[in-house]
Amino acid sequence: MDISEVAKRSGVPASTLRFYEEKGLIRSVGRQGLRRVFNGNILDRLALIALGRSAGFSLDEIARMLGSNGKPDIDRKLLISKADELDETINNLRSIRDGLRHAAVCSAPSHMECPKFRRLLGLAASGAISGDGKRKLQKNSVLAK
Amino acid sequence: MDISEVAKRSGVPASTLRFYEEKGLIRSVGRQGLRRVFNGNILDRLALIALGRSAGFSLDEIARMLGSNGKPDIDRKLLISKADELDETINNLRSIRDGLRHAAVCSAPSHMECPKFRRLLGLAASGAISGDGKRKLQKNSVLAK
DNA sequence: GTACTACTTCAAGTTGACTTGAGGTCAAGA
DNA sequence: TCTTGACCTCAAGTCAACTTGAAGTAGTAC
Repeated sequence: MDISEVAKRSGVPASTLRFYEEKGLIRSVGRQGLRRVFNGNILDRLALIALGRSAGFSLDEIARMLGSNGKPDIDRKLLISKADELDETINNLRSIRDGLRHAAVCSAPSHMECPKFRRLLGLAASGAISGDGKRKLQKNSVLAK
Repeated sequence: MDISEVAKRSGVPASTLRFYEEKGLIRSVGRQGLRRVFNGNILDRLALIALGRSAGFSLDEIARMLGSNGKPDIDRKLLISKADELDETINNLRSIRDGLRHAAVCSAPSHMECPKFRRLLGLAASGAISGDGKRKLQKNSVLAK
């Protein structure tokens, strides 16, 4: 497969494929002239990368997990701790979601007067104290359900 | 309150407060000499901003919602649609979490041979097709539970 | 009156994950 | 043979949300 075939089949732009190769996330099996040649494995590999990204791993983390060898050799402990992190994230998001939903229907004259909303605010404020710790996550990823 | 007082009480660095002011997210009530003076409301406002960030709103979106007036005038429809988005995100994260957890205990010789893991991969791959749509979310925000 | 400290402005730098652009190469079709 | 189009490399640009640094000022302590 050439790069555009991989791009078409995976949905990952060619520029991103080159970028991933440069980062060591993927490898081409060789060249035909200038052109990269990939084999079918690349699609699994890309799926694995997409999965990792969805789970909140950085590209560097993913590169470490997938290793330079062909097959992924994923550390099970790491998986579990990531799953635990996801649990925490999910809980955060659920309370925020509930707060939003409540705020949307709350009859208090202004959100600021609603006790539930103020409680949520208090939580958010205390959350703000913990400095860093931002993660990207994919929206609209077809993973839902 | 001066800026360092606000910083201490809110946990938001002074540089960030200046940045937020420049962006129109917050306002100081005046100056003493050069120095900004804030009143107590600022803490609510910052909590609101933190909440918005946790929910996945961008600073621009938050600025629009909070408006230039003092009190937040939040569009209830927008809240609901954000809550719906959060539901989707939560579902995504749950399936990923379950997949990770399964992969961690799965007895298949390699994850690549495990049907459940491969199914998850397939989902991730199809998710990768939807181009953009990344969001930051706060980790370790005290919001959990 | 001078030193110190905490503030000020403004511009530029940082991070992660890419994308874009300029300029070059190569195989195939007219 | 010449042109076209798809690929190539490498450097630079983009975006959001900040942070950092340099250079200046104002109020307080001695």
